[in-house]
Amino acid sequence: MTPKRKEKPDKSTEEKIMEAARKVFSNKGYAGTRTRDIAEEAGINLALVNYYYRSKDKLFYEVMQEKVYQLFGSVAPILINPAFSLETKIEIATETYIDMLVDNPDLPLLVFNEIKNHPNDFGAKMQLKPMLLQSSFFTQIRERNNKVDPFQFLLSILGLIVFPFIARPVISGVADISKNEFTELMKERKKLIPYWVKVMLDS
Amino acid sequence: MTPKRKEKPDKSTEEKIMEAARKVFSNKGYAGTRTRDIAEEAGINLALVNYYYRSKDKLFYEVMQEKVYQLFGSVAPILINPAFSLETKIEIATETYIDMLVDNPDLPLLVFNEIKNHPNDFGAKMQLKPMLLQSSFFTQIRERNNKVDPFQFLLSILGLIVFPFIARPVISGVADISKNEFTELMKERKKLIPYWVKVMLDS
DNA sequence: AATATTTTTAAACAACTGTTTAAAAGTGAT
DNA sequence: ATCACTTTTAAACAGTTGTTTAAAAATATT
Repeated sequence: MTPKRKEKPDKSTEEKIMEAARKVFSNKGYAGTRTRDIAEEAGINLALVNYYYRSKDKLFYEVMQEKVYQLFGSVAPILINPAFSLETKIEIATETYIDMLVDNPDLPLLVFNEIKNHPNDFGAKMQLKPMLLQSSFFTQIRERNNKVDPFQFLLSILGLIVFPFIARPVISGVADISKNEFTELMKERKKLIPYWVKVMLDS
Repeated sequence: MTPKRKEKPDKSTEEKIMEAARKVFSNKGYAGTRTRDIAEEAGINLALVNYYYRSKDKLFYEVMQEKVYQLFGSVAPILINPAFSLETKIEIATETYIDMLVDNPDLPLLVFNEIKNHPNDFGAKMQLKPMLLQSSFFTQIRERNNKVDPFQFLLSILGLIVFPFIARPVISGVADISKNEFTELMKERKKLIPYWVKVMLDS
């Protein structure tokens, strides 16, 4: 009864389920999502979710693999790349990250929340600490200003970039800012943040 | 059958449930929490949860009222207070906020996530935008540096302070930093952030 | 066309979840 | 001690949830 997938039997419905899962899991999180929500969103029969993905857990795990990579995989290469100067790193990383987050504003809240709820499940297992310490990003910071702790600095840049997207539901509700206004604010930050970050570095 | 609470009948169990609810909801969120979890954590019979709080919804709402106030009510008064200079505001707010977050590291992730999942439920309804615009915090920023958008500035300070606590599950997992090490990093930030923020203001 | 294989469907299952019930136990007033 | 009332308990209820089943439909193979 399990689908034998020697080739690609019917990519269409399998992908429909995957897309629906991405959407519903992003909106409601793991615990808040019912397999029936996914089936409905995909416009397919409930049993097909289990037919193609075995279980809600497995499907969620596959979605999260993507999401975690999307959140961390897009900036890390830029910061690690020794070909970029420190300032170039900051400019490109900020621009890239904000562009990605404008397209996926729910991504950080989803990933941070689900990693908290399922620790050890989505961690890239690898020892990232030594990699970080030896990265060109860290060495370039130390060269530029040895009073600055590179890790604190990294946390700060990420906070400047990512936090507004996490707080977005509150920002919209409390300061009643429309979706477009929010996007405009974030685009402004593509120039603001590198500017401020450089000032922080030279202090 | 509903508890008549002319006086305080038995504050003990009612408070036991409340404390358990705070803990379990904070750990697992609304959708991930079962009323049986709360009863077990409180060490009381399952039916007592409904006896004292009517429903899971009502109990959750009461917990969230507290949590939202804890997250926003602690800093807002400082930033609004016209008696404090801009620099004093920043120093005290940072210190106060980080101290509170060290004691309640799960608070921001819980509140932002649940507000996203239940919009309009916990919003303070009031029009905060005009209040913000006329606050002494905003006017002081404009006086000090009229090139800086006060709202972008506020978002940035909050990001610097709050983001590490939201990313904590990832920081602990990826960079394998212990709970104590994390707390030490956050305490360092009580001096780092006001310093950096002032530099940003004078740029 | 006949057969085998894969995909889809409606229905059902068993476990779980929030809530209620009715009786028992506890508490305080008279 | 009796009575009225509150609190606690074990059990049950009704609806939900992830998953499975067996048959039907669709597709591919010969």
